Amino acid sequence: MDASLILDPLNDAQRTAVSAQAGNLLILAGAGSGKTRVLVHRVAWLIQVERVPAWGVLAVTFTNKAAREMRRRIEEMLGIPIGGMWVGTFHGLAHRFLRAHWQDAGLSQQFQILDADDQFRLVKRVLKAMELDEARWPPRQIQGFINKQKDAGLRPQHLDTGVDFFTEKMIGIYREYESARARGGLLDFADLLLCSLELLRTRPDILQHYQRRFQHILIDEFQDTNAIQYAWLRLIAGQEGSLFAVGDDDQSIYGWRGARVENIQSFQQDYPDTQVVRLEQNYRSTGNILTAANALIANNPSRLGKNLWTEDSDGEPIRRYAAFNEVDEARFVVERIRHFVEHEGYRRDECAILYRTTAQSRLFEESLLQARIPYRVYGGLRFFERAEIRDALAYLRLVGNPDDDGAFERVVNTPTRGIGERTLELLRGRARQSGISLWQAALDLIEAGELPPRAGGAIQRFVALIREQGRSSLDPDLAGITRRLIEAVGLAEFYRKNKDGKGQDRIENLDQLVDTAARFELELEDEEGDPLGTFLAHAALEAGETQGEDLGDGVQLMTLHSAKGLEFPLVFLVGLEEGLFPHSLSAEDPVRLEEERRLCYVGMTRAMQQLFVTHAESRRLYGREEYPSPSRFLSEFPPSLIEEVRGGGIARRGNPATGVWGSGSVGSGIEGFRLGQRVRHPKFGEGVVLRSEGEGSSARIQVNFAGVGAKWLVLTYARLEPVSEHPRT
DNA sequence: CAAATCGTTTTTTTT
DNA sequence: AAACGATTTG
Repeated sequence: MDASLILDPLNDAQRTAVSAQAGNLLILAGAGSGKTRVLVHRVAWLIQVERVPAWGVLAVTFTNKAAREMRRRIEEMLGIPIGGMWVGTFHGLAHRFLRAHWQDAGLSQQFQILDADDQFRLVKRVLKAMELDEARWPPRQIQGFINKQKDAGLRPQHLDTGVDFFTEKMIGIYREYESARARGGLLDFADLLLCSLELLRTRPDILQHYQRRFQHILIDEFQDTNAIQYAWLRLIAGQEGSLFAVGDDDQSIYGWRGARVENIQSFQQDYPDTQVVRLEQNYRSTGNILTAANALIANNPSRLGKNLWTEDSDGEPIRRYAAFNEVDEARFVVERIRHFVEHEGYRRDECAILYRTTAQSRLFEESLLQARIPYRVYGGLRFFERAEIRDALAYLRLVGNPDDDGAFERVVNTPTRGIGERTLELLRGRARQSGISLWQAALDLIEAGELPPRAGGAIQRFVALIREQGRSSLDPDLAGITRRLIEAVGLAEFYRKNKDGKGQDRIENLDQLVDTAARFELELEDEEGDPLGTFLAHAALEAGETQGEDLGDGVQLMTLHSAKGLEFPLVFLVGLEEGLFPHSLSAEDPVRLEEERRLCYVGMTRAMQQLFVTHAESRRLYGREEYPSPSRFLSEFPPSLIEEVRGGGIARRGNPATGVWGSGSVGSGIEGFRLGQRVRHPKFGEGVVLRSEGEGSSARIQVNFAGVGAKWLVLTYARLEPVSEHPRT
C-alpha cells in the first residue's frame, strides 16, 4: 500500500518508530511529541504495509477516553472499521477476555464487576461480619491494602502471615473479603486483570491461542502499567509477538494506584533486543513553556532523562499571580479568561483551569457562573456514580443475580419499606452462620417463619417484588426493563416525594438512565450474551462522562490527572501552594514528591500558547484558614521566564473579612497598603497583606509572614514598609 | 421502625 | 465545610 501516506507527515524519530521491523520497541515519547499519532500510524503501517490482519493487532490504553480516541483515529486513517482488532483499556479487554472464557476461569456466567464504591462497601460489610472496629481497621486502608496486593498479583494465600499481628489480621480480612466477593459472583477491578492472568498461566492452550493471534501488541502510557498488566502483556506477547510500548517516565502520575514506572527499565532488561526511540520534538508548546517544564522536571533525580525542544518561538512569558486568597485567585482567572475570550479571539473551550484536587473546582465554578461564562467540569461525580443511578443499578443487579449482597443491602430499604436494622441483622446472622447470601437467608427465614410478623411481611413483599421483575428480565428490551423497574420498585415515587431540592434532578437522571439503556441496546444489537449483564458491566467499567457534551463551547475545568493527554491554548495552573500542590500527604515522601512534580510537569505541558500559574496567600482549607507558602515548584521555574502579574482591577477586590467591597487600601490618611501587597516588618521580615479592619489609629491589618505565619498588626505601631515587587524563592 | 439531630470525622488523584 | 455515622426522638 501507500507507505508514503503513512510516513510523510512524520519526523525522523517518529518515522523510525512507525516503520520499524517486527520486534520489541520502546518509544520514550515526551509530552506533545506526537505519541498517539505514532501509535495510530504504526497500526496503519502494520495493516497496510506489513499486511498484518486486523485481528492480529492488540492495542491497549489506560483510560476509556484514550481508547475511544485511538479507535476513532485508527478508523479514520484506515478508512474502514476496526474489525477484529482489539482496542481498549486493560480492564475493558480483560473483561472481554473473561466473558469469553468464564467457564475456563471458573466464574459464574453472569459475574458482575465491583467498582471502587461497591468494593468499599463490601470491605465494610466484611469488617462488620468479623466484628472488627472500623476505627482500628479503617475500611479505606483495608481497601488500599487489598488492591495493592492484587495489583502486585498476590492472593491471600501468597502472603506471608507471620510478619506481625497487624499484617496477619489484614491478610485475614483480605481472605474474608475474597470469599465474600467470590460468593456473590463478583470481580473487583484488580480481579479482572488478575483472573485473566491466572487463566493464561494455567491454561497453555488458551495462552497459545492468543499468542498466535496477537502478533502485534501496542501499549499506550506504558509508564502507568502495574505489575499484573506488565506480566499480562509479556505473557500474551510470548516469544514471537512484538511489543510496541509508548510511554514517558516524566508523566507517570499513577504510582499511588500501583503503576510502576520501573516497568520501563524492566522492559529493556527483559527484552535486550529492544529498540529504543526517543521522541523529543514537541509540537505543542512555546519555547518558554518547554524550558520551564524542563527546568522543573530536572529536579527529579530518578528519571531516564529527556529534553523536549521545539521549533516554535519562545512565546509569552509564564505569568505568575499571587492572589491574596482563593476567592481572589478565582476572580483573577475568570477575569483573564473573559479578557482572552472577548478581546483576543479565544474560544472558551480553548481555556483550561487545572487544579490538584476536585474540591478546588467549586470556587472557579462560582466565579464563572457569576461572570455568566459557560464552563464544563470534568471529573467529580460521574453519571453512574450518582446515588439514584446506583440505586437503580442495584435493583437491576439484584434482578439479574439475587445473591448480590451489596445490591441487596443497598436497596432492601430504599425506598423505605419497613425493613430496618433489626430485621437486617437477623438476615445477616442467618447468612453468616449458613454461609449463604442475604437473599437466601431471607428465603430461609420466611420459610421457617422465624421473622416477626411485620418484618416477615415486608421481606416477603420485597422478595416478591424482585422476583416479579426478574420474570420480565429475559427480554432484551433494556430500556423497558429499566423504566418498569424504576416505577415498580418505587424509586421514581421515592425521589419525586423526596424534598431535599434535588428530587427533580434525580428523576431526570433516572430518565436519562433509561435513555442510556436504550442507546446501549442499539449498540449491542450484534453481540450475544445477556444484555443486562453487559449493560451493568459497562456501567462499572465506564462510569460515564461527568457532564454531557451538549454544553458546547465552555471553559474547561479539571484536575491535573484528568488533563493528561489533553492540550489547551491557554492553561491556568492554580493553587500552587505548599500543602495543596505538592499535596501535604505527599510532601514528606521523596518518591511521592517526585510524582507531584511530574504532575506539575504534566499540567505545564498541557499549555500550547500561554501558561498562567497562580497561588493564594491565604486559603480556606478543610474549614480552616491556612496561610500556605507558594509551592516549591514555582521556585523551580527559571526566574527569567516568569512575569509577575499584579492583579488587574485591584481596586475592586473584596475584603473577605468583612464581605464588603471596598477600595482595597487600608486606613485613612495612612500610606495605603493594598491587599496582596508585599511588606516588610523589622522583626518578622517580609510578608503579604491579607486583610484589614478598622480605621484611623485603630486600623489593623493581617499580614502573612514567610516562616512566622499570619499576624494581626496595628498599623500605627507596626513599622511596615512596602516592598517593591520581586519574585520570592 | 423512621426521621431528626447531634457529634464526629475527613479531607488526592481513578480503571 | 461537608459528609458521615451514631444517637436520640417521634
